[in-house]
Amino acid sequence: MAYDFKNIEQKWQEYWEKNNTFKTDVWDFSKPKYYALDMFPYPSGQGLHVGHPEGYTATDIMARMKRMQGYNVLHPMGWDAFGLPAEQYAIKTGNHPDIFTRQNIQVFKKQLKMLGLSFDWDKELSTCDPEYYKWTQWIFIQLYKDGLAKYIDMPVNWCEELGTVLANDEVIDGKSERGGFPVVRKNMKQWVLDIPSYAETLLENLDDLDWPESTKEMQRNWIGKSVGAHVKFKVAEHDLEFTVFTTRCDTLFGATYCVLAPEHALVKQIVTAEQSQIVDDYIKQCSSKSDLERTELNKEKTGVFTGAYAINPVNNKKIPIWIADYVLSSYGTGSIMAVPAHDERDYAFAKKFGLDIIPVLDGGNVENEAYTEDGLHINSEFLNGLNKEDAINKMLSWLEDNNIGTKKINYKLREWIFARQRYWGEPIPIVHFEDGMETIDESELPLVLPELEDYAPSKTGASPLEKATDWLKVVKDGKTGKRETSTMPGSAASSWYFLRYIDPRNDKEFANKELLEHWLPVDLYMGGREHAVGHLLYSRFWNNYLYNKGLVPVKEPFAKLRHQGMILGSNGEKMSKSKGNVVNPDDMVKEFGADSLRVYEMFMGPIEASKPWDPTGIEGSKKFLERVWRLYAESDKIQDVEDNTLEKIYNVTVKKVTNDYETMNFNTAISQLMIFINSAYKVDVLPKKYAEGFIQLLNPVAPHITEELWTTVLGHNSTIAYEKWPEFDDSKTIDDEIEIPVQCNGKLKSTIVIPLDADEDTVKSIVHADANVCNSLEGKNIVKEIYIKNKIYNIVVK
RNA sequence: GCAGAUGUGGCGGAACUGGCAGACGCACAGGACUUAAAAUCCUGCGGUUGAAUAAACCGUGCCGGUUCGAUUCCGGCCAUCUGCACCA
Repeated sequence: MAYDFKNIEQKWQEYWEKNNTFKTDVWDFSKPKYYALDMFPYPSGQGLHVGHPEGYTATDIMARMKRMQGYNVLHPMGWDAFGLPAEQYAIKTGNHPDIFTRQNIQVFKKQLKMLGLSFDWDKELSTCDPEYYKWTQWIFIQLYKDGLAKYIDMPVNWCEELGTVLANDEVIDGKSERGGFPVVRKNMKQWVLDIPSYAETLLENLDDLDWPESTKEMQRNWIGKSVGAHVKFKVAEHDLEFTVFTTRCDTLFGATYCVLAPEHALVKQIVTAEQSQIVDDYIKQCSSKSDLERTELNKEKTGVFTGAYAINPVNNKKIPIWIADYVLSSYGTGSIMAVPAHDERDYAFAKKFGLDIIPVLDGGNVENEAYTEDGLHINSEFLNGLNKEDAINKMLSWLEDNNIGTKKINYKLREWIFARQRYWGEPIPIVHFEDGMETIDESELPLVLPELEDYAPSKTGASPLEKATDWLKVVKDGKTGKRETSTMPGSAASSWYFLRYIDPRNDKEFANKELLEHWLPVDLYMGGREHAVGHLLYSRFWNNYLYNKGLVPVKEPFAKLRHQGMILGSNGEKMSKSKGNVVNPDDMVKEFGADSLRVYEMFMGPIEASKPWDPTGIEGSKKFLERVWRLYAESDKIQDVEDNTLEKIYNVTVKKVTNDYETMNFNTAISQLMIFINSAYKVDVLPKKYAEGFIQLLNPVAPHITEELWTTVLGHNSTIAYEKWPEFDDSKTIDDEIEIPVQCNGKLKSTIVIPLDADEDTVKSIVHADANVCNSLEGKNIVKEIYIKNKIYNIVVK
């Protein structure tokens, strides 16, 4: 009876579905809980790629092992279903994005089921379902009422081709993340969420999370905290002043000019008549530059003199005020004091325009370059001779005493632009009346997305929803209002879906509080690195907000996070259609079976590493499963007898595989499973208790073949999924005698067999009786002998 | 430029807390089985010298250090990948 993976896999997938094997009773608090979560996919028209099964198999292994270890496991899956591609497809074909999305979901779901993933499909959710986005809108209303959702006039990333604004993390090198279209800056009335007010919390909480260090570091950089000071500068011959942000207020004596961002409000008031034309031209030139051009041109600094002067508050010197686009209006105060002696950017600018350079730190030579290292202060009156830290403190108190400045913390993290001028997203539950705006009443939720004939965005920035005339108009208390026509960004729904899985059909609240108490936080969250700062920061923000409101029991939603590495083409390059190196998981399942695909993807290497696809590798994994099959189904080695031949290797295998699964080292776990099978092939008898234990260990990786062998060959009458996880006896994992290496001067000369935990004298006598050792010692003087218990014996000779 | 990560056979990778480098798999080679091939089972497989299953030397990106002993720790380089990028 050969290994017929097609029938076996189909049979067990039907069994699991029919018997609700993986359905989780979330109200069963009698067992400890384990919440294993995958980042839900965007159901694109392309279907799954081979990267999906990698992460999904990893969480599935954890979920399956934890079930056998007696945990109540929540392992859900759903759909991140709103988004641009569905809408663009709709525009192109004239189909409704909803229909397109539903079709894609069916394809995805079928593909996932073919992989044998143990999801509880009763918990399935789709973010474009009104029953779901009702609560996305509800959370938005809370954010609005708490002043965290705001409608403000601000410069935004405008993408004309897509007809919408984009968040900062959706813009890559001045182009849109989706489509690669140019993005320009433009002032618009915008919905934003005040994520900067959570900057400090989001930063502090990072320390305690079991997340990859690189991801935490990326979030820290994105939040971009910097501690410095605000310093006020008076404008000479005007009754005006402006504030700069600096991290080095101690270098104030070296400030020889100031720079305002071209957009700075003060520019028009201080510019002199003779500089007026040139300043106007420069501002115009800057505003027409796209982000891309600004990035490309960032090496050569540009700027113009306003004709006005500021007063340096420490020495009352007049210093010129320039405008330049190397100063960003969006960061700090949009104006700086320039210390060219000790800042490379200011130095380059000062050299180009012939501005003064005054060193205030000892060391370096400002004739050649800016000196950015530390040094004792010079040319700085009351700071002279001080180091950096002391000088900053002294200057800060001086500034505060004289009411000129104050300590200030700045963050790079900016407001989360929370509206898209697009159709396929959650309508924002706001109505604009002549005398102001209001949220809709919570009883009216969900505010359902209206049907439209034409979804196309407009180049002017008007949302497609402007065309839904009946839907737009709202009459309340005799007032006529108009609905907000922007929709929410894709990252809205994904910022809280992990909460909804816990209680997905609740129509009274977004999730039952008692259930949230029990199930949070997520114990393992698996997903791609590309979400390191977008989704993973936004969802932390929402969760922290809900926590502060007492609606969620934990500050941080994801206790442990891991990223699956990228699977590259067999040539080591990124998979892409144009390179013709794309591997389709469906084809792999058809040809080799889901179990082989799972085993191979877990065996390729560490889960977090990116690694190339080896077409012969999956064949090897299939051969391994066939080898297991032959041993169990086609040999008579399995016998219900006592036999200790495999005792040690079995106990070692249970120990190593259990530990490796726990630490997610799946590649080495599988290699140990292979070692066990190789050993079993070499003996005459495989005792049934070991045969059963091995099948359980293999089950999380290869669920179908193991279910089949468990029932047919091993004679059980129901699923293996909840059988108690095998145990090992640690004392059986080591022999009474062990082999250790003997070295001379660190070079291996021999190996000897010694009794476990033997004392040094015993070992020494064994070493000196060894022929190889004696040969090596011939004619040499022993300087020293070192024995590390049960590890190694080293002889130092001359 | 800044930050993080990585660098080990022909290839993917392994090595606990400083203790036999190369587990396991792929590829390759040889043998058994077969009329034959495939499949399967068994064996070998870092490099150089060597008839060798003797023996010696070299070997974890490069240079140096600490140590009886370094893939592992320290210092300095190089290369690749990822993210951020005029953030004052």
